[in-house]
Amino acid sequence: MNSIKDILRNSSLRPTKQRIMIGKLLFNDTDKHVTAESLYRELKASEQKISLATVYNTLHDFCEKKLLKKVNVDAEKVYFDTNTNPHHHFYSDSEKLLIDISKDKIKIQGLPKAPKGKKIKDVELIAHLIDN
Amino acid sequence: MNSIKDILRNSSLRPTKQRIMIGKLLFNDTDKHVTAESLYRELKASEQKISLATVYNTLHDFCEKKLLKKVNVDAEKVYFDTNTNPHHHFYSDSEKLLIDISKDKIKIQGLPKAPKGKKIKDVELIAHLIDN
DNA sequence: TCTCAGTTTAGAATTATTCTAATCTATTGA
DNA sequence: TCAATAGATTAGAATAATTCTAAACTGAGA
Repeated sequence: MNSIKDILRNSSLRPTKQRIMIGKLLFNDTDKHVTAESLYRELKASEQKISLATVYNTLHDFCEKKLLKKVNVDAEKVYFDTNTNPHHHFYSDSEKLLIDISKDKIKIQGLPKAPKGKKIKDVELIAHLIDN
Repeated sequence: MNSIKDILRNSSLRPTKQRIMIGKLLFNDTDKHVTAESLYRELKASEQKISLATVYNTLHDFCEKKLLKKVNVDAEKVYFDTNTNPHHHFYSDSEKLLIDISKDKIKIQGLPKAPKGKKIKDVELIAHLIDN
């Protein structure tokens, strides 16, 4: 009845020690935004032994299996979002903080047709915030 | 009558050799999208001596002075866009290519109010393309 | 249970970016 | 005009982010 193991198996990822550690941190909570570095710190804080490279590998594996969604806000950092539904984001640069905006709230009109031979896979909208 | 020098001086940037080299590549053409690396290669190809660090510094200086616009499409690369008008982008992942979409074409409705104490500085929309 | 062909991990390597000491330059005042 | 100086600029060195790859592990089949 370990649901993290089930999640992994359903995505044909072997339920290894490392993936379970990471899965617990990500999927027992809802709508979390992490970076490889932040997750690595969280793991180290709870005395779990894992390498940063494995954290990167695992996050990318999870993305490939659609368990996570990659968000590029800022060059310095890639975020991984446990909310994989299509949605958009606010981003506070000063706090380095992402906030989800549910997609059905937002209507985008007038998007041109994709160039010949291409189609639109996905529209990503980021509203950058400043303090006022 | 060197307009690059004028551009620089108008932005209170000293018209140094390095900035003029870069300015020529960027502003004599229209609507160019470059990365630090691509620009550095272009400079080296034309036998110009400059360091990659200077290219980075200069691109960031130009951004601060609103001569360029930073676009974060992909974690691996930051693009700099000579079109500084508010606008959006198509991005072809396979070709690593940015295409401008003029802002007045697009209407975004339903954007929630910014959280307390913040306001929206800027909305960035990237439509990711795939081959079909 | 044992083998072996993937799969996974994590140290090492690489790549992207930033830092900072040395250099350069514009301005001021003699 | 020229020297001094404060601040701006450059680029080598350092750091940070990410990927690569060889070794370790694991699970399916015999």
